[in-house]
Amino acid sequence: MARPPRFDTDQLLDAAVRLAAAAGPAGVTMAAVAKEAGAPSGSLYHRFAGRNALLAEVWLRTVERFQEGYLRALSAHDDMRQAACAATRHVVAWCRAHPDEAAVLLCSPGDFGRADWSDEHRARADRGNRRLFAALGSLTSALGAHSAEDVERLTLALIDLPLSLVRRHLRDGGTLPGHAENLVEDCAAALLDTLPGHRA
Amino acid sequence: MARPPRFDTDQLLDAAVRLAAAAGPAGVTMAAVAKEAGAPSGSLYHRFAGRNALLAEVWLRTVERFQEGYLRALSAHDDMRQAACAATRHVVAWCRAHPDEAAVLLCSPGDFGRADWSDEHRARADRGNRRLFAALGSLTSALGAHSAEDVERLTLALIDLPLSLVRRHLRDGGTLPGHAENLVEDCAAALLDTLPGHRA
DNA sequence: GGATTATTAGAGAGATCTCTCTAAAACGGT
DNA sequence: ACCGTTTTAGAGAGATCTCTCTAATAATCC
Repeated sequence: MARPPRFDTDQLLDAAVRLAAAAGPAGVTMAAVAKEAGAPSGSLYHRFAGRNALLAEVWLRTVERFQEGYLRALSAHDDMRQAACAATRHVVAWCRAHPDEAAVLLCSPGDFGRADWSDEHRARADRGNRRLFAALGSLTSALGAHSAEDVERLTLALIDLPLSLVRRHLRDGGTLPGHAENLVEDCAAALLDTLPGHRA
Repeated sequence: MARPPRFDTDQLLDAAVRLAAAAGPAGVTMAAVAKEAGAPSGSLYHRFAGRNALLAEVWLRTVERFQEGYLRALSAHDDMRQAACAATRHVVAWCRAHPDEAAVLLCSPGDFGRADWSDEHRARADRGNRRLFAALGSLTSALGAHSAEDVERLTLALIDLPLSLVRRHLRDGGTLPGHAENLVEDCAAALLDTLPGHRA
């Protein structure tokens, strides 16, 4: 029917992710992505409505890939305590396996121009967040806690804490030490014990 | 002896911090800072060697202001456990009091172009970090822990964890809830108990 | 093989940014 | 009143970036 693409969407997004990891979101210019992918700028604008759309896709593809595995890890165990530990380990393991995408994940949507996104992109981001917080909310209940502050504690333990560790190590181009998974699991477990319905 | 300045260094840095908080480090262009401060670009280049130097000063002034209060809080108590709690509370309280500077603090030096800084600026950053880690290291010893992983746990509890909470709330323009200090103190205390020489 | 269609290819307009450079202005000291 | 110094003031060169637009290209379908 038509000429086959030489540069598909994922290929271009991969180039953008590499640039974001190397130079931050600001380094993701259309010119730089085209050069990194070896594609002409026309191909970029053929796939993406503009730089805002490209940045949104970079962010959303990364977050969705991360969340997919995260939610799977979270629901892989019947015991809630085990599920929580698996989730924290997943954060570290995923970042270790995908360092460039991890660098994106450590940013905020604002860094990728969220204010200038289309409604569709914003809705996609909201949908992912809702799915994640729904899972965390039900886990909170399963652990016997119910208040909004309890959800906050769980978010801190199962997402923010592991991401903090990753941030400290990947920043300035380092790599994650082998004990990172054990460390975050241990710390997360300690934080879970601060929830009202905890069992020592 | 000479014409008095209409725009001093702090005034220009304040404008840059406002821009960084509103649009991220990428929004801190020389043109934008000049406009925000109401100064001509010549005045900016009179004070700073270039954009890299300005970004370095924005980052360093912010981090040094933060660390000053942090170290004071850390050494204000004889009981190490109390000192640790005061430090975590300080992180949240300082960010609440200085939301624009907090937005800077939540970035990394890399976001402010660390790779392009002068040796002096890099040395200043290293000095601050050394001072902070020296304090954390001695606190680790005082708590009866000694390994590098123990320092890592303490860093996680006393710096990364409170900053994570701040990041989650200040991101997308929110404000810090009143219970934030209590929450981080409580969580940090739980993490301190995971150190080898802990007392329940 | 010719028509159709998605894609590549890149030139170029217009905007913005960094940084330099020159001239004027405002003060203190003598 | 004049001089030396610091600072303001902003014009402008050169680079870079976003985005548009046109033409060429390579596949499929009939």
